[in-house]
Amino acid sequence: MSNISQIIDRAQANCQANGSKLTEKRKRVLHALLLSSKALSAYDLIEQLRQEYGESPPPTSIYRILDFLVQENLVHKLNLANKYIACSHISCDHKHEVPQFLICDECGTVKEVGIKKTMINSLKNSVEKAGYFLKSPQLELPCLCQDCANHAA
Amino acid sequence: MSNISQIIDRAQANCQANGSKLTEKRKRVLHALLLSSKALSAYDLIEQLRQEYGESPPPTSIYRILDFLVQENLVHKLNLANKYIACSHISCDHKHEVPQFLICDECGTVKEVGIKKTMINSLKNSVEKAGYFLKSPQLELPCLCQDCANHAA
DNA sequence: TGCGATATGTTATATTGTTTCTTATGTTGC
DNA sequence: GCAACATAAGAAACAATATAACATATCGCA
Repeated sequence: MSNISQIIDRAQANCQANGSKLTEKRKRVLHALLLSSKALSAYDLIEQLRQEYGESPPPTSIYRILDFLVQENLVHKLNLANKYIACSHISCDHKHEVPQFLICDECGTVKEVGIKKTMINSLKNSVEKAGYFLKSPQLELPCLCQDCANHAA
Repeated sequence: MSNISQIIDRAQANCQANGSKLTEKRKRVLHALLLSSKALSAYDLIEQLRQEYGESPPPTSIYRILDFLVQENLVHKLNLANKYIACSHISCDHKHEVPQFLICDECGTVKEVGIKKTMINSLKNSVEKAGYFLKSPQLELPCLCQDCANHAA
């Protein structure tokens, strides 16, 4: 597990390789996401940055920065919750599998996992049998994490 | 394919069997959803009802009614889009499989399909291997429908 | 009739997301 | 260095979505 500043360095290098730049503001957003075990909303991030740096970036900026980070594959958007998490493979060298997200409905923690390709394929087939086409095989699964499941029991 | 008023009669009977009531206002919402091939948001519904009956129910009421209809299993909530669709099996006699939704990203149409139980189970296993538990096996899959896929091509 | 439960309405407000326009910062070529 | 351009970020206003707190209506029934 790399530490956060290493991950950010790596992210910066990735951007450079793509001809884009990880500016200071963008770094701050990525940093906040890396620190969090939960997915954060745009307004969660505004609040985080306000606490951390004493100034509240306007929503417009946050949304733009998030779009950028998603484009650069540094951050994933969870459409189920309209929240964002840092990609957990920024500093991996290998190509990643399509990410799948397990979202705890109780506490909001998110786990990013890979799921067998055969599985995705058979899902894809089921969908196509119905006359549709999977646009993104990124699943977002409503779950309970171990802790919350235990507390509930 | 039953026609709409038959479906509504059936929905009413289902409610009665559960000791709840499908009131006039609730019927109107269900009716609007049954007429639509797309998922509708709460505010879409307000607009529909305004056009149809000349009065705009307040958001509070709509949200309450939608909660009720979801509870009674007459309507499904699509968390991916924060929209609602009528269940396509209201007037079936058999127990349904867990519904899976194919949502066209382009035009917003939604198809409700069943997916093989073995599939769901193997998904469930993958999730549990990661230490999480599937809360609801209701998947919402971002897709393209046939029409939109064709137009794009 | 009148009580209690359920359903709906009113008002206000909180939360989330977007549009339009402006300002800052940085890069490039001269 | 500096003019010209491109990219990034901020400001202000607003639009869209969702909820909270409280008031009223409607229905079944003792």
